Amino acid sequence: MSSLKTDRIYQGNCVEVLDSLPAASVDVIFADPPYNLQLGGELLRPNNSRVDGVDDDWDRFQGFADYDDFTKGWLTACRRVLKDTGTLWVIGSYHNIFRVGTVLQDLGFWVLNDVVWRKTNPMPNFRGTRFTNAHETLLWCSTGPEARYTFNYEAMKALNDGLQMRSDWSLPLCTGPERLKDEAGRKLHPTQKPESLLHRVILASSNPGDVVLDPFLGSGTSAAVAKRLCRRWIGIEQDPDYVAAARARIQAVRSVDDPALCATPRKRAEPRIPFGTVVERGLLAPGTVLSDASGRWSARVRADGTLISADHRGSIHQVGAAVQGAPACNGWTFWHMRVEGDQTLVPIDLLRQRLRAEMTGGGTGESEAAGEALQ
Amino acid sequence: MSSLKTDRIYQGNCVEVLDSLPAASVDVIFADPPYNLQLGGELLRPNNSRVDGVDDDWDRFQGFADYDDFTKGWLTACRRVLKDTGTLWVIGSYHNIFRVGTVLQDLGFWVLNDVVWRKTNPMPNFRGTRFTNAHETLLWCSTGPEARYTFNYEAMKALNDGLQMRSDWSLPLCTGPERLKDEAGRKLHPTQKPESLLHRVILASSNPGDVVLDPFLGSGTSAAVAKRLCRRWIGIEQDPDYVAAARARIQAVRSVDDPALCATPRKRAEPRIPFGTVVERGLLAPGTVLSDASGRWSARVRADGTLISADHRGSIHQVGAAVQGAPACNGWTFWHMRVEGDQTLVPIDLLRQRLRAEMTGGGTGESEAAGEALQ
DNA sequence: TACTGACTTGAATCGTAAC
DNA sequence: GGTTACGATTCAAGTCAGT
Repeated sequence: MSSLKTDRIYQGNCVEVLDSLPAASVDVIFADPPYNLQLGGELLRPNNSRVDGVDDDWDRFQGFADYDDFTKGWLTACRRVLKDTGTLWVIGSYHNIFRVGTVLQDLGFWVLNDVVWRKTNPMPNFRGTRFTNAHETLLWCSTGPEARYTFNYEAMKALNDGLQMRSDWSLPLCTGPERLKDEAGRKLHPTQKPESLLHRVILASSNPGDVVLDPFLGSGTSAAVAKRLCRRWIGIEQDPDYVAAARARIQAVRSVDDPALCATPRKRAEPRIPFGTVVERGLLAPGTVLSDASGRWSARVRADGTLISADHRGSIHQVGAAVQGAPACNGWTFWHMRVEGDQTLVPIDLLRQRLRAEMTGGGTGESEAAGEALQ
Repeated sequence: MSSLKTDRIYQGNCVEVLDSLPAASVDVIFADPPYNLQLGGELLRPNNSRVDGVDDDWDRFQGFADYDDFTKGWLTACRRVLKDTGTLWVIGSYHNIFRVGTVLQDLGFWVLNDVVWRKTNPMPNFRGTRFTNAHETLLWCSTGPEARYTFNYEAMKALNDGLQMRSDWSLPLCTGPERLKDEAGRKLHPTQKPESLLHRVILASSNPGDVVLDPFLGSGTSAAVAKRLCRRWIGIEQDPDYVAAARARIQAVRSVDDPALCATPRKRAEPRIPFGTVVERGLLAPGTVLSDASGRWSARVRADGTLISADHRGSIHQVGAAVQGAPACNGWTFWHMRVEGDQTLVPIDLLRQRLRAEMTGGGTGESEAAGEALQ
């Protein structure tokens, strides 16, 4: 059996590359396969601008049977390289996710959760013909009903401010500076996923040093996040342009300097923001040093949204209380960060306020949000 | 062909009952089928206990294959009784929804949306082994890619405080007084759905007087809500105890006294008014100059109800599109006229509203007043 | 510098009555 | 049944120019 080479992109057909890798050598597979969209003609917005739909060659299939064969092929190859203790994630929409789920189950994979990525800023339905398609679905599977697997329950609970992480995740689309652009300033890849999504996926189901494989690497989001979180990674991608862009992107990523920070603790009226969300959304990098206003105590940020100080570990509130020897502490106002190019310390509550502003800015499109706005 | 009898529960096997009903007679089907592997004896072979199976792979395959057959059976029967313009809803979880979705698509149903029911109060995952399973999935399908169907867009938008209704719905579980109890105070049915969920389903996809059928009626939620919303209804249920409980429950429901309160009028359904009628009726004199809201473009009204601008001639829509160089244009809202004794520009749509108010007799008073103000 | 407003964009299965 | 023409339809974020 050959040894596995990690931290590299293989250019080529994913089944062929997978078949060339040693069996049972990968801990987590994250797959974002073509969705088999079946778009009609062009679609115009009410302002007559054209919607840039996905019409790439890689998303053309003859029909469901063709797509099922394709799915069976790459899932079978994935199963071989996956350790018995490994897990598999697949993301998709209603166009393909039922096909994928059925094939998965037929191949013996065991669904642990279906997770809903609830988009905070989806594209509307311009013609008023259906419900706004505002989510995508991730399937998370083990290799069988009896298989052991990695689930960092405490990390997920901490990331959700002490409440169990649910099967629905509200996260924004990948836009702004995070979105890779080509020389002409157009989006490089039509379906680039947000890093916050992969942050949660990888943190939940792997440990530092584990191997994360992506058979449809695309713009390289999964590998970039895996590298930052001190996991080993393997990407497979057919398109040379995507490979080149992903290589450059991943190259620029710095791993969190201490892997321990990447492994694995409420207010009422206002929407509660877990501190983990601040980290996940990239407003504060794991490893960042926080201190209190006087600079007497300090602690470092971990990827799951907990803090670690010289003697204590836990939520921003727990560590804040512990270092002071106090019974309780509001970590949001106790802990401060240093502003770039400035010596002043500002409370991390500013970051929470920024996220709250986003949430309440225009409503989330659900009546629940409307209810909150009334309070 | 026999005529359809509505507003009643049929006790029996759902496929047999469905096969006894006339074809193409139902507008909406809502189905809450068994969630796989916990089915009655007729679906699992007696010697194939899932837990103690001799061969896991074989057992699992048999389990899914049987479930797929079961699904194919009732969905085929549903397709026959459903009108071509009808739609089908199925609710499920990750245990069965991929099987259902695949069978649906293979039978030619066309998925319009997958809707996520996000539970505001889900049961936690007590063992901390997975994400809290906090949602269920509904599939909404038409009978084919070209089929027309009912979607009350405006009603859904109104229900969501003026924003398009999204594909994720946050609603609480059925608890409290709404939950049916037996004599001993235990819950009568293990999976009773909340009425709020059915309210949204039925309001979205049917009109007063339409026939709503539920092949797995259970505690009768769908029929109860259908009756309240002035729809006709049909329920099919095998278990005599559930039938009795559902009959009593539905009997106690009072329909909304005015069916008009259970429908939101569609803009598309309003009577079409040719622009020529506006001229013909003297609401706008030939030769009148119209302009867009900004005053950038202008055109003159001809006696035949067409417009003529410097370079273009045709309908209000055609000239509006042509002057802008746009692919399409709604002339009613694009073109404006000057109000006498005032410098403000108002859209000519006001004139159409005035004619429509005349046609419907009383009108709302609002549009009539608006029309009078123009004189 | 901060704010405003116009413009752009995102995995999209996106119309239908009348002739 | 095919063709024509009406005329209905968008939310959250990010970017950028102008004040």
